[in-house]
Amino acid sequence: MNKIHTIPLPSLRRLPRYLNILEKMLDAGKTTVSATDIAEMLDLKPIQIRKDMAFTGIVGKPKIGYSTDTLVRTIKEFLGWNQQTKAVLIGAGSLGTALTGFEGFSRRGLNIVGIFDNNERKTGSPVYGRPIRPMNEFAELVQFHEVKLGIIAVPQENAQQVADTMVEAGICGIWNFSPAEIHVPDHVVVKREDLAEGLAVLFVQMQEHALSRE
Amino acid sequence: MNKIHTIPLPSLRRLPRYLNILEKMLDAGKTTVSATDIAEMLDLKPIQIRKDMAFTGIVGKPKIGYSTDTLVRTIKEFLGWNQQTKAVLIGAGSLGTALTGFEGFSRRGLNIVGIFDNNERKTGSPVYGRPIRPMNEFAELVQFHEVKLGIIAVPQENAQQVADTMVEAGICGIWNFSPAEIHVPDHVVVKREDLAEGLAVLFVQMQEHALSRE
DNA sequence: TAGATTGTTAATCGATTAACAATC
DNA sequence: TAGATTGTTAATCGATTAACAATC
Repeated sequence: MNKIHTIPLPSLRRLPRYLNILEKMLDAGKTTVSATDIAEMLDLKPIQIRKDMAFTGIVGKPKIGYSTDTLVRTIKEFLGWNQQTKAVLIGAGSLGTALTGFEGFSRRGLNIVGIFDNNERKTGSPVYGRPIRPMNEFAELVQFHEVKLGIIAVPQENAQQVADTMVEAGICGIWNFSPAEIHVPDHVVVKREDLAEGLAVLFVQMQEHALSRE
Repeated sequence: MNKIHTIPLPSLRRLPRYLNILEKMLDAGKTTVSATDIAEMLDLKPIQIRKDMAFTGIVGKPKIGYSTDTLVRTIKEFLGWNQQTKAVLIGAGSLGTALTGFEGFSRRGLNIVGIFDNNERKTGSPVYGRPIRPMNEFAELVQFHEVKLGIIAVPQENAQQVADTMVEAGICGIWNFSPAEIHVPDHVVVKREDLAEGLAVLFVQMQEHALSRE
C-alpha cells in the first residue's frame, strides 16, 4: 500500500471541468489558453489552475499560456478517457436506464457492455437497443469481456449483495449509485455517487445564503 | 457576505451517510449508539464522527454514546429534511424522468411540484403520474407555489438558458445535473452534480490502486 | 523593452487526527 | 472502582493562496 505521489482529490475533480470547456475552446479554434482564461470561466483562481495542470505534467509557455490541444489530449489521457473501458451495470430501473442512455459516457471512455436485472419481467426487453440480461449470465459475461468495472443501480437493500456478486466475478472497481455503505475487499475501489449528499449540501447552503443576506 | 460559523463542507457531506445508517439502527431498536459504532460501519475514525456531531449541536453522554433518536431528528432538522421543500424540474429526458421517480427525494424533504420540457411531443404525457408541462407555464407555476429550488436536467447546451429562466422566475437555488458551467447572480446558490467528476475519480483511483499492487 | 504569463518556493488556511481531562 | 466514551484543546496534515524569479 505504498502511497505514490498522486494528484490531490480536489484537483482531480476539477480536471473534467477544465476538459469540458477546453474542448469547446478547441472547437472554436482557440489554439492557446492561459490559466487566467480558464479561471474566469470556472470562477476559480488562476494559481489553482496552474497548480492543477502541473499535477498532470502539462507545461505551458510563459507569456503565451498553454496549448489548448495539448491540454485536451493530456487531461484525457490522465483521466483514462482516451481509451474505452468496459463496464457492466446491474439494475435496470429508471436510474439504470438513464445511465445506460447517457451519451456522455462513451465519449469519456466508458463502454457499458452488459445490463443486468434480477427481475424476470424486465429481462429481454431492451433499453436503448440493448438487452437486459438475467443475473445468471453475469459472471460469464464479465469474465468473457474481462470487465473490471461494475455500476450499481439497484435499491439500497440489494446493493451489498450485488457488490459481492461483482467482486466474485472479478470486478475491481465499483461505481455505487445507491446510498448503501458497501463493504469490499482491499483490492476493490468503490466510488459512491449518493444524490442525498448533494441535496444536503444544496439545502444547507441555500439556508446559509438566505441568512447571510438578511 | 458575512461568513457565519458554518459546518465544514466535508462534514456536511457525511451527515446523510450517518442519517442513513442511524435510521436503520433506530428501526432495529437500537436506542443508543457510540461514535465508534458509526465509525466502524462507515470506515471512518470515531473522532471524526464526534467532531461532525458537535457541528450539528448534538451532545452525547460519556460512557453511553448518543441517543439514536436524537441523532436522527437533529440531523434531519439540520439538513432541512424534516419539512417539504418545493422544487421544479426542467428537462424530461431519461435523467429527468429518473429524478422524478426517485422515491428517496420525498423522504428527504424534496417535493417536485412541476416538471417542464420545451419539447412539445413530450408535454402532456405524464411521467410517474405527473404531467410534463410546457415552458410557457413555468414562471406562473413557480410564482404560484413560491418555489425556490430548480433542478436542471437538460443537455449542456441549454443549461445556461434554463438557469436564466429559473432565476428570472424567482428561483434562488439550482441543482445542476448538466456538466455546463452556469453563471448566476450572487443571491443564487448552484450545486453541480456532474457525473463526469465521479467517473474521473473512479478511473484514476482504479489505475493507482492497480499500480500500487504490482 | 515592457507586460503577461508560467512554475516554484513559502505562507496561510482549513480539516483531520491526537492527546487527554471529564464523566457516566 | 475500572473501563468506555464524550468533548475540548493542541498538533498534524494537506490544499489553497501568495510572492516572486524566470521567460517568451
